[in-house]
Amino acid sequence: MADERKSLEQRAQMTDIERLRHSAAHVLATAILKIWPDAQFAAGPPVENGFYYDVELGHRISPEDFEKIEAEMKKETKANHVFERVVLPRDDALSMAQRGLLGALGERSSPSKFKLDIIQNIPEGEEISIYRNGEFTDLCAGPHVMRTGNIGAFKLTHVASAYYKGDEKNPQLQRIYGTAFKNKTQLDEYFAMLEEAKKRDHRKLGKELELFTFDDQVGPGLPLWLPRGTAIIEELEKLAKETEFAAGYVRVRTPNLARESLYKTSGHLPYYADSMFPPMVVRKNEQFRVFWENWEKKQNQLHEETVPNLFPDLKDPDVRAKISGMSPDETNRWLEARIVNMGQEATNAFNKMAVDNFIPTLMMAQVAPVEDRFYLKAMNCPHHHKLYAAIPRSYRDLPLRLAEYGTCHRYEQSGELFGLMRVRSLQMNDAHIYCTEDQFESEFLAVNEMYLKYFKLFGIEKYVMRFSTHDPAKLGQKFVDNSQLWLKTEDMVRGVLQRSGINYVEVPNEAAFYGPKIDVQVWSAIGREFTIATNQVDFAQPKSFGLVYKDSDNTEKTPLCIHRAPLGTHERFIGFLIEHYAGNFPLWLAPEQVRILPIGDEPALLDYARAIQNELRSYQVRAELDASSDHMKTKIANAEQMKVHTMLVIGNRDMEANAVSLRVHGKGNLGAKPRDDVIADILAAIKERRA
RNA sequence: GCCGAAGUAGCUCAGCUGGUAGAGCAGCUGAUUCGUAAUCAGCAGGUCACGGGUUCGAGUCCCGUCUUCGGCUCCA
Repeated sequence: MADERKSLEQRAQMTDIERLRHSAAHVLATAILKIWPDAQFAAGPPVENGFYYDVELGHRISPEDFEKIEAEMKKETKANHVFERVVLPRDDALSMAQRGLLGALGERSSPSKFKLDIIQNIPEGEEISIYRNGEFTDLCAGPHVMRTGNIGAFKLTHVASAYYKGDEKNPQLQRIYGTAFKNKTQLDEYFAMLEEAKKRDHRKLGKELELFTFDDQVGPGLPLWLPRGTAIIEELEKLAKETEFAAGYVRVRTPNLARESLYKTSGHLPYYADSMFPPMVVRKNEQFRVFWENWEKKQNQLHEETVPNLFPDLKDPDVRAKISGMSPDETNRWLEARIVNMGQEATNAFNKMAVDNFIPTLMMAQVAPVEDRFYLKAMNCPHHHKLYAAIPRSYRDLPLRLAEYGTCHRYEQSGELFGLMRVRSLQMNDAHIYCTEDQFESEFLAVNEMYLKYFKLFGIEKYVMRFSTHDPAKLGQKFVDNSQLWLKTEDMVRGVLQRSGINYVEVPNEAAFYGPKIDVQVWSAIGREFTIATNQVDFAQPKSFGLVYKDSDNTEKTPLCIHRAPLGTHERFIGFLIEHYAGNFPLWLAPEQVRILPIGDEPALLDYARAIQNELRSYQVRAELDASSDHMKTKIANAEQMKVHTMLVIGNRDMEANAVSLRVHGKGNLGAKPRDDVIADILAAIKERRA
C-alpha cells in the first residue's frame, strides 16, 4: 500500500468536482460524528462518481439512516463553515491523534487509531496538515473547496463494507458512499443518467428481449441461452469463422474434460486450481478395487512392522503426526533424507523392503491407478497443445493457427458473479497460434489488426489496451518460475507494441501464469470496466508439453504460442453488445430480423404475407409472421417492444401493388416500397453487416 | 469467499403495527377486421425462494440455506 500512496503533488491535481466531493466526505464525517460521536474514520477520498468515507462504528448504518445523516450534513453546509488548513509538526499531529482529535469533533477518550496509523505511514519530510470545518477536524492533505456551502447538492447512495487498506487481515469498516455536485440541477441530471443506464442494463434487457435466463436448479453463473440469444451467438460465430478462415486459421474441436495429469503438465493445477471446478473422481472396477485395498492393507501392515524398526524415531507420535500431514512428494523426500543417513545394514534392509513391497505397489499404481480424476477445462490451451503434438510438425507448417469456440468452466467466487459479464460457463473465441520467434511480430500484429477490425464493425470507440506483466516477487506462486523468459518475452511484446504505435498502458502483476498478456478493456453502460478481449504470449506451456518442430537446420525447436480471443467470450461479449446497442441490434445481429404484419387475416393477404416470409427464410433471414387477430397498432407495439429490426406492414393496397410498407425499429414508418427492392436491401444489409 | 440489502403470478409491482394473497401486462376463450406504439369482455394463474421456529393465527416476527443485487482497486 505505502508504495502506492499518492504524492502531495498528485493530490494537488484534483479536479474541481473531486475537490468538492472530497469536501463532501468531510461533511459526511461531520454529520456521522454528530449522531455517533465515537465513530472512527479511516479514509474518505473522491471516487469516479462521488465519494465515500470508511468508518468503524458499533451501529450498523443502513440506508434508513441516510435521511438523518443527510439532515446533519445539510446543517453543516447551511452553516457555510470555512475549510481551514493548518500545517503542523509530525509530533503535534501524532499527539492530536492520540487524544482522539482527528476525524473528530473534539477530544475523545480513545485515540483516532486509523489516523494514527496513517500519520505513521507518511514519509519523513512530507508536510503534514489538518483541515477544520466548524467543529470537525481531520488529518488531510486537501485540497478542499473554500466553504462547506460550496457543496451545492449531495446525496448518500449506498453503504458497503471494505477492509482497512483493502487488506482482509485488517478490520472491516463500513463504507458510506455518496455523490455531490455544484448544484441540484447537476445532481438531478446524474440520477436521471443512472436511470437511463439502468434501462440498458444487459440483465434487464436480456430478460425483456428473451435472450437468456438463469435457473436456480441449473446453478449460479450458468446462463441458458434462449433462441433469441442463440441467434446472436450464431451470428458472432459466423463472423469469427469467416474472419479467421480469411486469416489462415484452421478450426478444431475438443472435449470439455481432461485427466488431471493434463493440467499438471499445463501448469493449471499449480497456478490456476482455485479457478477450476473440483475434480470428478472416476473409480476403477470393483474387482480391481478389492485387489487394491488388500494391497493397501498389506502395505500398511508393513509400515507398522518394518518402517519403525528402520526409523526408530517413528515411534514418537509427534514425528508420525508430522509425516502423516505430508504430501506423497514430501514423504519421499523425507525418506530419501533418512536413507542417506542410514547405516549399511539398515540400508540393505530398507532396499529389500522397497523391492519386495513398495516397488510392486508403485508399479501397480502406475499401471492402473485406483482412481482417475477429470477436470472441466477452464481454458482450451492444453487440449490445443495436444492437437499440435498429435502430428509431427515442421517449420514449414508454422505458423499453425488452431481456432475453436471452446466451452470452458471456471469456478468464479460466488460474490464475483455478475449477469453475463462474469459467469462460470463460457464459450471463448479462442485460438492458439504456434509460431517461430521470427514469426512472432507479424502474427502478433495480425491479431491486433483483427481486434481493430472487429471494434470498427461494432462501433466500439472507447477502449484501452492493457499490457500486463509479471511481478518478480510472485514467481513460482502466481507466475511460472522462469525470470529470464518473463523478461525476454515482455521485452519482445513491449517492442512490438511500441513499434506499431498502439496506445497501451502497462500494468504489473496481472499477467497470465504462463506469460504476459494484452487485454482490451471496455466500459459497460453501468460504468463497469470489463476485459472484453485478450491476447497472451505463452513461453511456458509449449515447453512443458514438449512441443517441437523440426527446423530447416534439422534441429528440434520449441514454438512460441500466442493465445488470443478478440471477441472474448460469448457471454461477456453479448452482455457488452446488449448494453452497447441498448438492445437495438443492427439487422445482421438482430435476433428477429424481420416481422411481417398483415392488416387483417383475409386468406389472400395471409398467403401473400407467407410468401414473403418464405422467401426471406429461404435466404436464411430470421423472419416471423404475426398472424394474430390483434389490431395493427397492437402488432406494431408488440414488434417494437421486442425491438424487431424491420417490420413489413402489408394490407390490401400493398398486396395489389406487389409492395410492402416498411417500418424500421427506431426509424418509424418509411412508407410503401416494391417488395423485391426491400428484400434485396435486407439481404445486402445482412451480408455487409451494415451498422 | 467476506460485509450489507433483497426475493410475492411468466413480467412489473401493491400488500400498514401478524388476522381469508391483490393489480396491470403477458396467457387462454370469445367477440372485434383494423393502415403504423397497446379494441373489449370473460376465464385461468400462487407451497408468498426453500427449510425450521415463535404464535390461537406468519407474506409480515426470529434462525438457517439458496439465489440475486451493491461493495470489497484507488485512499489523510
